[in-house]
Amino acid sequence: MTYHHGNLRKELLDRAAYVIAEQGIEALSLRALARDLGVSHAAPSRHFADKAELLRALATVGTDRFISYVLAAADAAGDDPLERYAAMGRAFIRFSLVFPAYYRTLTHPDVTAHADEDLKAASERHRLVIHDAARAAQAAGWLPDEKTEDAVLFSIATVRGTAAIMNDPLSSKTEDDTEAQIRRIVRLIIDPDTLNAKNKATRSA
Amino acid sequence: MTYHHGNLRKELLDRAAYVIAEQGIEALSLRALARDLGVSHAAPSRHFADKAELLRALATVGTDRFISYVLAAADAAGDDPLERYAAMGRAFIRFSLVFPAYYRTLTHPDVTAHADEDLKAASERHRLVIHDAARAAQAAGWLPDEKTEDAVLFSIATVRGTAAIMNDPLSSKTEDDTEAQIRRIVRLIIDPDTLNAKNKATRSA
DNA sequence: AATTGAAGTTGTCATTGACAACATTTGACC
DNA sequence: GGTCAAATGTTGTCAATGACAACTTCAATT
Repeated sequence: MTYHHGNLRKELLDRAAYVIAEQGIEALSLRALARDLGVSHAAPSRHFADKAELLRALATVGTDRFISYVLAAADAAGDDPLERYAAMGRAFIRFSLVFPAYYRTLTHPDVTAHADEDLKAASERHRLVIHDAARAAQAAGWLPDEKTEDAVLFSIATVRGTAAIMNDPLSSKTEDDTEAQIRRIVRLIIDPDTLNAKNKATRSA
Repeated sequence: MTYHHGNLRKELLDRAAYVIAEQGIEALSLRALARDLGVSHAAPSRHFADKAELLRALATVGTDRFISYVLAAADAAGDDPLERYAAMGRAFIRFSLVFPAYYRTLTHPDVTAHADEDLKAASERHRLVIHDAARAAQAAGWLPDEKTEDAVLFSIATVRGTAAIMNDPLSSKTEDDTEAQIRRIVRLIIDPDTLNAKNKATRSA
């Protein structure tokens, strides 16, 4: 038994993400995690002061992945600011389905209620990415009459709520074509009808 | 020491709601609940098979309160279907702030993932209330071109996401005038542009 | 009055998170 | 190369918790 595992912190985070995705965040136990990695029950405490700190670390990692995922979707959508913003909205929702562990962690009361500096910083980075894209979209005609703050809150609320519904067995109608549903909802945010004639023409072209 | 408490089930639910509102849902413990009510540690098991069942019962009660709260707001808004729907949206968001315990319970993974028949039935009642109001709003001109299912998903997602953000210390900007913020967001769902003559003309053209 | 089932009690167990005290490894410094 | 301090892992222990079993009391029906 190697005394030094060498990479325990990262492996704990990875294994935790796996367990949460497979069995839900309620099933996560530090001791079980330690057992899974063949390490003593107190080993995790060397890397995370308590369980909440592990969850916060996971949320921080998740936020950065979130940012990468959303930015990649924007870049894949091309240069048009409205198309980019719509693509980011779709990616936002999709993220919760692709990485359920991060989604669960990011919406866990223990995490959001007691964020540490790392998580707050990551969260701020995330906020900036969305705001910048929203500003560009507004300049291109999206909800041009609205305060940017309200427009951002509105769109984030919608995609976040959609993600919540789709991750909620009670509400989700388990639509066969989830992706099409996502597109339709995001279309209602970036509503072509609220755009000026120029954009309308561009879209119907 | 009265052997028969007489009203334990209801008192457990009330106390649980109080504790969740005060200290968060993670702090809820069956044994502490029993202590608070001056009852033995196993007494709750006579009324709830396990902790999750108590949470589900709380969610069921909460759903019914939710329905009452939202319907009352609609009735206070008068007869116009669009005004009623907007009022329901605002009430939807406000509910999460007024009854945090129910909100937490209704979004708890343990509850949504393992709903029992009672909760499913309550959830279905809730769905019907929203759908009926949405249908009426559509008939009155709200997103008239959209499939009702999509229009409902869109509006529920937005109010639900707004509630999530406002209950999330990481995201909420702790706006001084929450109520005004709620109104502005709901206005973006029930877009005034879809109401005024100019846009109506554009749409029907 | 007897009985029966609902409701509450005591006792116990395994699991868990947290903590303390100890052991080993690593790497920096001489 | 040797020494030492810090990082990392280990064993041992504790209190709290949820769950369960076995026993007790109460109330309602007959």
